[in-house]
Amino acid sequence: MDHPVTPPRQTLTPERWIDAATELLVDHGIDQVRVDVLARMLQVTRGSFYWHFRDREDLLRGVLQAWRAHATEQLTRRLESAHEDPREQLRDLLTLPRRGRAATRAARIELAIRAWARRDTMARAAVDEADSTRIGYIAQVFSALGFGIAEARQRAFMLYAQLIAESLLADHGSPTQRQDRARFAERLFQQPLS
Amino acid sequence: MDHPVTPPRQTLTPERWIDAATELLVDHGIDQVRVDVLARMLQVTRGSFYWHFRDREDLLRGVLQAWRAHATEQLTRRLESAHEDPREQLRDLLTLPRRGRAATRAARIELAIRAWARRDTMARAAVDEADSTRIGYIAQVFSALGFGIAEARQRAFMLYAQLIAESLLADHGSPTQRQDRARFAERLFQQPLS
DNA sequence: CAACCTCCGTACAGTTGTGTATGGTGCACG
DNA sequence: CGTGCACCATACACAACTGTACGGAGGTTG
Repeated sequence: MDHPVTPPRQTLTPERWIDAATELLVDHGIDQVRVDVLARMLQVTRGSFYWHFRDREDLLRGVLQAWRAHATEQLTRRLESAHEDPREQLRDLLTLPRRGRAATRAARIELAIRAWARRDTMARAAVDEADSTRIGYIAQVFSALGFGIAEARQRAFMLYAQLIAESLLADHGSPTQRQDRARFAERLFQQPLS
Repeated sequence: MDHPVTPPRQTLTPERWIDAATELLVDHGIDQVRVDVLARMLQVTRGSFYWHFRDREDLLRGVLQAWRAHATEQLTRRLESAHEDPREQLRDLLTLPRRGRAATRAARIELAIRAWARRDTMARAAVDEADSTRIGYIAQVFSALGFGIAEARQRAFMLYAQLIAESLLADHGSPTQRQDRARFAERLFQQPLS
């Protein structure tokens, strides 16, 4: 019973709604993610929406779920290349905010979800989970650099904080300044305490 | 039919409205700062609001203005004690997130405004100004510690990023862990590069 | 004490958003 | 070829929020 592959079929999918909702979330915040606005964006009426989703909150769950899937996928991809030189992985992490439009967009999505998480339990749970697993990964890198487990976690938190803040204070400084900052941070984070 | 109401009938001030609006902003985001909700909070009707303010945006300007005043006041207070030992000032900065409820509340307000600033020009201007002046101040501290002007600014940005992220990732780790992080950061930020 | 002025209540009009009920259209399938 | 289902349009009821017009109580002042 193979389904018709829905070729150039113009019918919408839940993913289309979720993508549009994510775009609205990034640009105008979670409160502006509204059904009628999305319908106008997708050139349909709200009747379509209430066929694909039970209600507005159902859509928001989908947005969060899509982000979680994307975030964990990014992390597992990173874990698979854990055989590399830890120094290389550090540099890789710190240049991450400046790697193409995809990374920039992902950062903006994450900021919007983080703002959302400040007053939504569901969103906060997702963000907390992502934070923990990522910091755990970064701590592994510092462990591979020879730091003890406690210090590795402290450095990991600081590096992660640096990444978050770098995207939050996005338009701060010229590109060369930001690159200098990354290089400086790379050296400082590897620096042992005297 | 005289109503025996009119309890402690105290006339409201714009500041009362602004405080209530700030509270709403922190807990539910800028879009939920609405006139009728505020009126219910203050036990009056919206007729009072439209006497004190021209419209809703007028109130939001007031919220932002109040925050700017508070932020610059905090900074100037800090600048007045610039004669202290720079090491002491560093420690002072890093323990700032854990100094009482007032600091915590200020941090939450700032996060809410920062989320607001992502889609409001007026708010963004205020946040950018605060960021610049604060980073400038922190850079002065690192200069006093003997670092060159370029490196002082880089370290200042990193320290500031640390402060921002610490409040953003607020509930991360136990109090003792957070204190350890602060102590660790204090040493690392003073550490010269080999 | 009466004529204010300040501050708030009341009433109205208009807009915008949600969710539901129901009808309509194209494409699969027997 | 028409029957059924997936997908969307239309229409309605309802709630929430904004801003304006105006009226009223209370304290203040000449």
